[in-house]
Amino acid sequence: MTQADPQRTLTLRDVSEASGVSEMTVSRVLRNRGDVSEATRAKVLEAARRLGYVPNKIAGALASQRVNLVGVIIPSLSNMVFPEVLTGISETLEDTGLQPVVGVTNYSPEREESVLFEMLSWRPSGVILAGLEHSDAARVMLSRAGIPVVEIMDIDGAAIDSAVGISHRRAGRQMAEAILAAGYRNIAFLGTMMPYDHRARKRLEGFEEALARAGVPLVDREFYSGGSALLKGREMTEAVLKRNPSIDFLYYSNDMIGAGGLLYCLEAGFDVPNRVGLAGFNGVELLDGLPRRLATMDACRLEIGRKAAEIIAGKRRDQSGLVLGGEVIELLPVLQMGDTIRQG
Amino acid sequence: MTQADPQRTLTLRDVSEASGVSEMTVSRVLRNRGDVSEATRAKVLEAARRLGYVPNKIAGALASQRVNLVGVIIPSLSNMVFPEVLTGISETLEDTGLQPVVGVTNYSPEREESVLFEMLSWRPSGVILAGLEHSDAARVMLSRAGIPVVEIMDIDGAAIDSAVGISHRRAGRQMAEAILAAGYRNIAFLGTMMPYDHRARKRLEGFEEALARAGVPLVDREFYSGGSALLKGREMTEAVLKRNPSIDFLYYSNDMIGAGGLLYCLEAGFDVPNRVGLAGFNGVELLDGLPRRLATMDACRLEIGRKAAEIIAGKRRDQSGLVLGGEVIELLPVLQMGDTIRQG
DNA sequence: TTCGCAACTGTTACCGCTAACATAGGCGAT
DNA sequence: ATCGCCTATGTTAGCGGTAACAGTTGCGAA
Repeated sequence: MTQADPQRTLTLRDVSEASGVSEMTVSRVLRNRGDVSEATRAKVLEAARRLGYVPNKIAGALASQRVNLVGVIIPSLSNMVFPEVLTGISETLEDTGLQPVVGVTNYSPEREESVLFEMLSWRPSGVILAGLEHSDAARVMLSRAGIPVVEIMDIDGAAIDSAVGISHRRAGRQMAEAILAAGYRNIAFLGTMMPYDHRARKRLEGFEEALARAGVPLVDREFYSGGSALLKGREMTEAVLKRNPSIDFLYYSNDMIGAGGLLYCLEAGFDVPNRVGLAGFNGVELLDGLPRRLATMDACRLEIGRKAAEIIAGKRRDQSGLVLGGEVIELLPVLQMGDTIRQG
Repeated sequence: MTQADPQRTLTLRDVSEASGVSEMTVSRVLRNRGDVSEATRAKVLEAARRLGYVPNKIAGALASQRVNLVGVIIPSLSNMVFPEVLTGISETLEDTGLQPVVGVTNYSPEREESVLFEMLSWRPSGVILAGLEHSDAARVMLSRAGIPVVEIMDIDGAAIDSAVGISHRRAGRQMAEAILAAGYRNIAFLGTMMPYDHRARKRLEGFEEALARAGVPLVDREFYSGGSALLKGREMTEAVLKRNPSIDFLYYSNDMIGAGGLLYCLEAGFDVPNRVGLAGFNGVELLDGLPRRLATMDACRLEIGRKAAEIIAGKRRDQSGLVLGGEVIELLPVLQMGDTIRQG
C-alpha cells in the first residue's frame, strides 16, 4: 500500500495498474460503456474508489470530441428573474447528462461577446443566451459553432437558430389595454435606465403604442440606475406624484420598483387602486408578501428555461449531421390584476 | 476564397495554412507568448479573424496542464446572498486570467459531493466553496486535488485549506447582547427549516448561549420551509405573536422573513420598536426600501468573495511545488441597529 | 573576419483519454 | 470437428494544442 507520490494526480494508468487490466477496460467500466465482466467491473471500481481517482474530462472530451456542457449566458444574477430561468434549465438538463455553465454579461454587448468567445472555446454541446440582440461578431461565432443555439426571454425579432420567450411588445400592449379598460387616463412609466435592456424597451414601446392608439399620451416617465430597486421605486414614485399630482396610474418596468412604489403610496395615504393604480412586470415571488398584491404579468421564467433546455437536449439526440432549422416557441404571459388596478 | 467545409470547426492548422506559418507560431501569436515578428503577428491575426477561429481550450489545457477555471460551489442562487459573493469573486478574478464556474448544491451534501466531483474532473486551478461542513468523500477529494481550496462564509470550525468568513456563533451572541441591552426579555426566534444551513444553526446557537448566560430563556421559536420568504415571515410573525402575546422581540434567521415580519407588525399596528422589536441577518439591499430600517448584521458578502478570490489567485503565483498551508481570515460583521431595536 | 547572442520560426514528443479495430476464448449449431 | 458469432479484453492511433528544444538569420563586438 505504498503511495509513490501522493501529490501527483492520478490517471487511468494508475487505476489500470492497481486493478491489473488495461486502461481501455478501466475507461469502459468508468463510463459504463461496452461489455465488461462483472468480476472485472468490481475489481476496477474498487481500485478507482480506493485510489480516489477523479477522471480527467479534459482528456476525455478531447479524445471523444464530446463535451457535456451547455453554455448559458444571461445579463445578471441579481435580478431574481434569471436565477429562476436557470432553475428551469438545470432541472431539465439534470437527466440528460448535460451540465449548464453560466456566464454573466451585466447587460454589456462587449462582455457578452467575450463571455461567448470564452464559452465556445470549451466547445460546449449547445448555447442558451438571453435576448435576440447581439453583436455581429457574436452572431457569426454562434452560427459557425455548429451547435444548437437557443435565444430566450424574447421573441420580438429574428432568431439565430431557436428561440423561446414571450413577446414583450405584446405584453406592454396588453397591460396598456387593461389599464385603459379600467378607466385610468393619466399614465406614467417608471423604469430602469438601461439602454441594453431590450426587453424593457420593447415593453414600453408596446405600451405606448397601445396608449397612442387610444389617443392617450404617456403623461410622464422617470428612469433610474443602480442602487436598491425597492428604494428607487419609492423615490421615483414620490418624485413623479409630486411633480405631477394628476397622475392616476404608474406602470413600472419591474416588480421590485413597483413594490417600492406600492409601499410609498400606501404610506403616503393614497387610495390604491382608486386614486392611483400600479402595475409591474415579472410576477416575482416577493410580491406575495406585500400588503397588497401588485398587478403584474408573469414572464414564464421557469417554463422558458425548461423549454430551452429541452431543445438543446433534443437537438443533440438527432445528430443527423446537418444542423436542423431552429424552432421558435412563444409563451403567453398571464396578466394578474392583483389589487392595484381597479376592477370594472 | 473557397471554404472546403463550412461545418467543420477550425483548428490551428487552418489558421497556420491560411497565414503560411507553422502551427506553433500561430499558437504563440494567439497567446501573446514568445517572440514573434510584428509582420507575422499581423498576418496571423488577420487570418484568424477572417476565418473566425475560436481556440480549443480543451486541447490547450490538456497540453499545457493548465486550466484557467476556478470552481465555486454555493448552496443557492435565489438567496441574494450568494450572487453578491459571486460578484466579489468575479470582480477580483477579472484581471487574473482566471474564470469562475458556478455549481449549486441546494443545501444538499450529496449534491455538493457530486458537483465537486464533476468540477474536479475539469481540473480547475482552485475551488471556493461555502461552509466548513462537507462529506468525508468531498474532503478527501479536495485534499487530494492538490489545488488551493477556500471555504467561505463561515469560520466556526476546521478548514481544509484556507477559509474566509465570519463567526456566525459570535454574530448570534452579539445580536443577543444588543437585544438584552435594549431591555427586551421575551424573545422568540423565527427561521428556516434547513438542517443543512449550518450557518443559520450556528447563529441560533450563539444567540441562545448569550441569552442563557443572562438567564433569559428563548420564549418561542418557529420554522418554515419553501415558499415566498416575505410571505412566510409575515405568517410566522402573526402566528407567534397570536400564540404568545407577551413576546417583545423577534429574531429572524434572515432579512427577507424579517422584512415580512416588519410589514406585518406595522400593518397590525404594533408599536415598533417599543411594543415589539425585530432583527434579521445579512444586510440585504432590499431593506433600504422598507418603511422602517430593520436591524440586521452585514455578512460581509462582497468582501468574502474578494478575499477568497485573492487567495486563489495568489496561491497560483507562488507555485513552489509544495502546497502552502492555508490561511484563515475572519471578517467582522457590523451590527446595524436600524429602527427596530429601541435605543437605550 | 569570426564569434556569440538575440530574435524569430520550426520540429518533435507528448498531455490523458477514447474510437475503432484486432484478438482470444467459449459455446451452440451444423 | 468445424464454423460462426458473441463476449471480454487489448492495441493503435489520434483528438488539437503546447513545452522544450532545435535550427536559422542578422548584427554588433572582439
